[in-house]
Amino acid sequence: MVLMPDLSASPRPVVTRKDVARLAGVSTAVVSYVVNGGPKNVSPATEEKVRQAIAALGYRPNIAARALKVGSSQILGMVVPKISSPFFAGLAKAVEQAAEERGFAMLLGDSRDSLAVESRHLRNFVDRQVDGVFLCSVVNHRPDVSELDGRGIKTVLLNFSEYPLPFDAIGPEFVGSSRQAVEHLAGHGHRDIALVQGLVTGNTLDGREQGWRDALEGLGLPEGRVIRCPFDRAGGYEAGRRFLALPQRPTAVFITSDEQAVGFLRAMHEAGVRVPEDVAVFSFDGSEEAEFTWPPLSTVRQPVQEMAEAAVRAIIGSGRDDPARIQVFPCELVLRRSCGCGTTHSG
Amino acid sequence: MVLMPDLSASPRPVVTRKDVARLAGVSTAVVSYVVNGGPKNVSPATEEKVRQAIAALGYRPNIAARALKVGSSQILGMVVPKISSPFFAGLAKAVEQAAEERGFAMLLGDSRDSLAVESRHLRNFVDRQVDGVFLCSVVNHRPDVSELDGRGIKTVLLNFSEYPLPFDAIGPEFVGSSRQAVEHLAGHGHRDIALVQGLVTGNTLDGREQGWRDALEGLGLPEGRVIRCPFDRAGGYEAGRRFLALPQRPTAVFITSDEQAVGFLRAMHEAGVRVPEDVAVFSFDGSEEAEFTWPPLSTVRQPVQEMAEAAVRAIIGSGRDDPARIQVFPCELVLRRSCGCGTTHSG
DNA sequence: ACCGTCGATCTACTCGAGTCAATAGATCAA
DNA sequence: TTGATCTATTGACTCGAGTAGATCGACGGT
Repeated sequence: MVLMPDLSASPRPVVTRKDVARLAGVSTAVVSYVVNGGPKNVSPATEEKVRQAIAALGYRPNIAARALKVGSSQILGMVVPKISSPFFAGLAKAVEQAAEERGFAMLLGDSRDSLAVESRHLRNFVDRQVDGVFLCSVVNHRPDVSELDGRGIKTVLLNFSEYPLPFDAIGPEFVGSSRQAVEHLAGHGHRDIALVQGLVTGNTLDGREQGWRDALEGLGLPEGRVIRCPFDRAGGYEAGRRFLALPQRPTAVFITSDEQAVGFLRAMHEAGVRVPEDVAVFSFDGSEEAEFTWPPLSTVRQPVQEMAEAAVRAIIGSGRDDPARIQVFPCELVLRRSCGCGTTHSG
Repeated sequence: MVLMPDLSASPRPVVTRKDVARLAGVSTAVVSYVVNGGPKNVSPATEEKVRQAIAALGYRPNIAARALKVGSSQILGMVVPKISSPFFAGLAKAVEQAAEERGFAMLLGDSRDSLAVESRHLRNFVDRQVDGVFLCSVVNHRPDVSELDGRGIKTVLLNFSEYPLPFDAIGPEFVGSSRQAVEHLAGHGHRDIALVQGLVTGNTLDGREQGWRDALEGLGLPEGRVIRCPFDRAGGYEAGRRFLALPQRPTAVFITSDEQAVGFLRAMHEAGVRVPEDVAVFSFDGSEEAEFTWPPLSTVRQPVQEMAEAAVRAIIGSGRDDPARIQVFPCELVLRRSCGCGTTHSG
């Protein structure tokens, strides 16, 4: 008979509440009271003894046991369509940091733009008793939140949905800031401003497209052309190729994400079309990546830190029955070379 | 008296093992046996009844309870220095996917290049009973694994450390593939090839630097110049500026990451120095980003998928006492424009 | 001295699932 | 028919922590 490796030696907390209680000469209940600051009082003297015992033994409460009893795992879950997108990476980083500061850990699920994978992640999160979920759903699809609502799990949507959902929603002010970006392009003298729009399902207009239309209309400019493509670099590249083939090529573009803009820029370089001299570009997101392209991208910066903070607060610092709120965050125009700013001499 | 929102209604599994047992007319033990396929047999007839009850009620085991009893939470933890780096984002994505396919969820911790934050994450992971940890430590520092080893938590290092640690290590073949990249540059006729090297603490040479040296020496080329800078875009940009100021500027550079190369490229554009005509560039990582720069980056592609698969296998499919192994993965040269390949006509 | 009050502390039950020891039935040999 | 053997099933205990309800003492008022 072959000896198998001993898998049964499961890793368990070396020291439990009981050990602390024994060392401090108190019952296990007081240890709990001290650790949680309640629900009953403990005399200062006893508290001190317990704290010393905790320190001496290096006791740390078993969160799984706590999760079993009270249903709180001190874990939050986040689902993003694609973590390798610079925008979502930045957002995930900010959310993780805000959560960590409050003692929460974060489960990350990459849904790869698939509703099915997204649902699987949500299911897994629920099974693990997460205390809350940040959901960047596949844009404007109706997320499968059946797992969430029944369980009363606090959820924050990090993109707006056209569907009414019983959750908080947090996002940038798409319409107004896109409008400003387009108006800025017009300020450089452009009258034919195209839109490279990421693919969005659903019936309502994407806020960025809305803002672009509003700007053109408000300025009395002729209707602009729209190129639709996926929300990634390859999509932006394709859009760039199609842009180049346009009759009477527009002199400026507003692009719905930095990632797409990177692909678009590559298409311009490849064709020897100069940015911003031949085509001015303004994009959306304000990710790190936009600062180091050539030329550097003028972009609408989403206040990622602030949004992440608000998202975590919405989950942690609120009662279960607070009404769902929508929080819209103003964005900032970051002006760099690609829109035509600061172009006294070009490389 | 004001009515407070009912916070006590903690989210609990709607349906437990007991409900299933009752509906199927069996004891709770058999339900466990069916769900886990053991440790005792169940007659086919009973098994069928139980399965039907499970399906009818939509029962899903409470993982927190399972974690309490057997110490397995079906959760893995991953720590990266910076999730917004395209390389780590890609790696995290691949690991997450491999884990998800096996029913595991992944906690993500961003250590922001800080050993202290890294330790905090590890602590949090241990507290949550993770089944394993993927650690991309702050390069070559001695990670604080005191939390891990005592607990017997399976760990995989996703960068090599010069310190002997009792864990599996997985990484790319730095030395050999870097050497190939530099040899490729030499193949384009370059004799003065510089190195832009990310900052690394510790006493041993980074594998990429080693490979660069080996190549120069092997080819009988004169000693090359080294520019050291942080592992990010801004670092690469700074390195580029310093590179431009070099007397008798080298005609080629090997750069230790795509991210740095992006910054380096920006510095070249800004100064009107053409790549690859004036300076040829080869970088390391093979992240998505490298494909859409201008010019597109020739880079050493790390087999991220394969490494992620191996990492997950190393944790899940192995006994606790398997000896620590080191797995080195061969890389592939991705030839694009920046090194001088395919330059018949330039933009 | 006696009773009531109040704060501190302890005992004991609970959460949901894993699993061992005991038990109930079925099968077979003598 | 009796016992031995084996399999399917069950009851009961366990993991670690939260907390209600019981208990204990000290103190104050009479």
